[in-house]
Amino acid sequence: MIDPMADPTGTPPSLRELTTYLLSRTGKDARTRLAERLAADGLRLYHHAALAALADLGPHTQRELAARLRLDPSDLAKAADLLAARGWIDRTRDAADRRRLTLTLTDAGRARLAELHAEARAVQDAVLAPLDPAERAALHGLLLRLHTGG
Amino acid sequence: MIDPMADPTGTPPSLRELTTYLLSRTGKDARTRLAERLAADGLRLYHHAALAALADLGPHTQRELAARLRLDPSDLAKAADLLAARGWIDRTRDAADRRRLTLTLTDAGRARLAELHAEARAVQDAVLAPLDPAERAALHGLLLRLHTGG
DNA sequence: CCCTATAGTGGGTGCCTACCCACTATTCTG
DNA sequence: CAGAATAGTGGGTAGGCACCCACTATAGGG
Repeated sequence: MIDPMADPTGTPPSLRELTTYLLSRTGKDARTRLAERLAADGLRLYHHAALAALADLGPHTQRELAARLRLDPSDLAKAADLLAARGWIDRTRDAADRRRLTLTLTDAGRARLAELHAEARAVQDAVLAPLDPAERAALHGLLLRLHTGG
Repeated sequence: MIDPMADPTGTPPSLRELTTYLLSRTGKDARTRLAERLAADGLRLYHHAALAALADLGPHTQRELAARLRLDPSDLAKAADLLAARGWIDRTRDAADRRRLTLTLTDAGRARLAELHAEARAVQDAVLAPLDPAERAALHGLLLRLHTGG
């Protein structure tokens, strides 16, 4: 019989030895923390991602953006509704192909994106608090290899 | 206008620069891969976690196990139903406190757990494929610090 | 011009997670 | 021993996510 007071919330050692377990748990923690902040403004993580994509890579059609963010085109349309309603993106009908809607970041969108990035950095600082700058850089490099290579 | 063929699924650079973004994305990938494998047998990740906790740390009451795995006691009861139905755990009424049910891993449960660990390792090998053993160890150490320190 | 394909959209489904409450059985406290 | 607290359980709820279909509008190929 274990002592419930010793470590009532401790992770089983055999799970703690799985890198993928730690990866999914810490990742979920980070995700949840940011999601909670964004939820205060009715936003989801993919709204942030959409604004970031438009800022980094320029205007996209909805289908392009959906493909980039790995979202269903139908779901992205709903996300774009919100972003347009808040004045953060312009949705303009493509003159050459009138089926297409081109999404462009507005100045207001760029400003809001800067705030969202600041929130993301705040969460990141909290999550990575146990690591010093060199360790953070090492972690980032390793994760980047997993992200692009896997 | 971007060229849709250049990198239609590429992550926006400003997100790729966020360690927490990479953490949550790679973590979710790992989680999803294992979850899919377990789902083939009607299992969820917490079934694996429950068996691992019982194997590593000995018998628990349901409430202890729920606290350890951060699950709602009511949800853990349902999970325990399944594990008991498959013969992987014994649920015995505590003689001293007849409200309590003590969960104990059976031999069959231990055998199934070994299989589940093998599946988890297979997923891990796939996810960590881009890294060499030293890098994997470094990643594990860093994540462990985040997990225990955060 | 007809037929097929594509872009966007509205509406819906199913799964998972995380809750939460009510209820019974049992134990503990004063 | 009466009342409060606790363990487990059955049932329900709500949000997020991923997906899917039907439909309209538009474009492109033969």
